[in-house]
Amino acid sequence: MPEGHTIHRLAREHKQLFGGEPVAASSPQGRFADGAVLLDGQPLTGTDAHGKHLFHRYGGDDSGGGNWLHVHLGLYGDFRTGAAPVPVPVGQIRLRLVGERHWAELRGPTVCEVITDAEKDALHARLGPDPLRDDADPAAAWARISRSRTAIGRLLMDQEVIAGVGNVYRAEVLFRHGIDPRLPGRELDRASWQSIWDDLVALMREGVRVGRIDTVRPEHTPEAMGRPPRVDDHGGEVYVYRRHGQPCLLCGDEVRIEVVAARNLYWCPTCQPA
DNA sequence: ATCCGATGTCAAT
DNA sequence: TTGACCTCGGATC
Repeated sequence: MPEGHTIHRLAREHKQLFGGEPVAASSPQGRFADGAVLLDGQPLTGTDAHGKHLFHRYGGDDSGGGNWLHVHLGLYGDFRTGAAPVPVPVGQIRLRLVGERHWAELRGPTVCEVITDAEKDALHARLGPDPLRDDADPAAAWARISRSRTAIGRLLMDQEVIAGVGNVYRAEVLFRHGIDPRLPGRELDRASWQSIWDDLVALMREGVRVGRIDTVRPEHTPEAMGRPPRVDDHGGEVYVYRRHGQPCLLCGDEVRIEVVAARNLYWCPTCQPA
């Protein structure tokens, strides 16, 4: 279940499992049959990630060329990998990759397509800075945020402003900095923005490392506070995400929920005052 | 067996 | 702002 850390983790894993090898590509489901033909038998020569977009390069070399596989998992997409032998296909498998020792299966992506270098460049140009990329320029995000009347809780979800942040990181980073999600971007001060960005870099790197989203500071963990550990689908410890109606871990006030741009937003009105 | 929700995005209104 | 889309798994009947 994908925010940016998941995608970067996949890019790293896929390079490790298939890099340099010829890969058999197929579409058991059939919806990516034409694309799979273009990739089938080509060596995986590189992987990349920007925000929630994943790329594999087949053929070509460091100077370019070849084809790029572009995948966006969307809300339900799922990439699974395993060691040989390849399992019998179950369910709707858009793309199956089989290397010498490993396989990967892609289900339910919003995007699965083959694109050129130029099309990939255009995609990068459209996306905002990604806290997980070395080439990220947080000033580009600040330029947008500092001029916008839009609420910061919305801006953080806008992939053209900042790439890779999803609903969990949005809610959690705002909580960690005590910022009301409804605060207009232009009313956020520069120091707060810098600390949010630095925090996202650290949180998301940790997310790539451990494969889940943990945002609770050591002094606030269930162990440290004598509470039972929290179990949730995303597998990590969080302050407010999906904790609406429950007491805030820090102040005890009730965590709020509100639908913003068709997504559930969670925050503590006391820790994140207007 | 059926319903519902989910860490996302886009087109249409 | 709303609905559509993609698919799976957990909750509910």
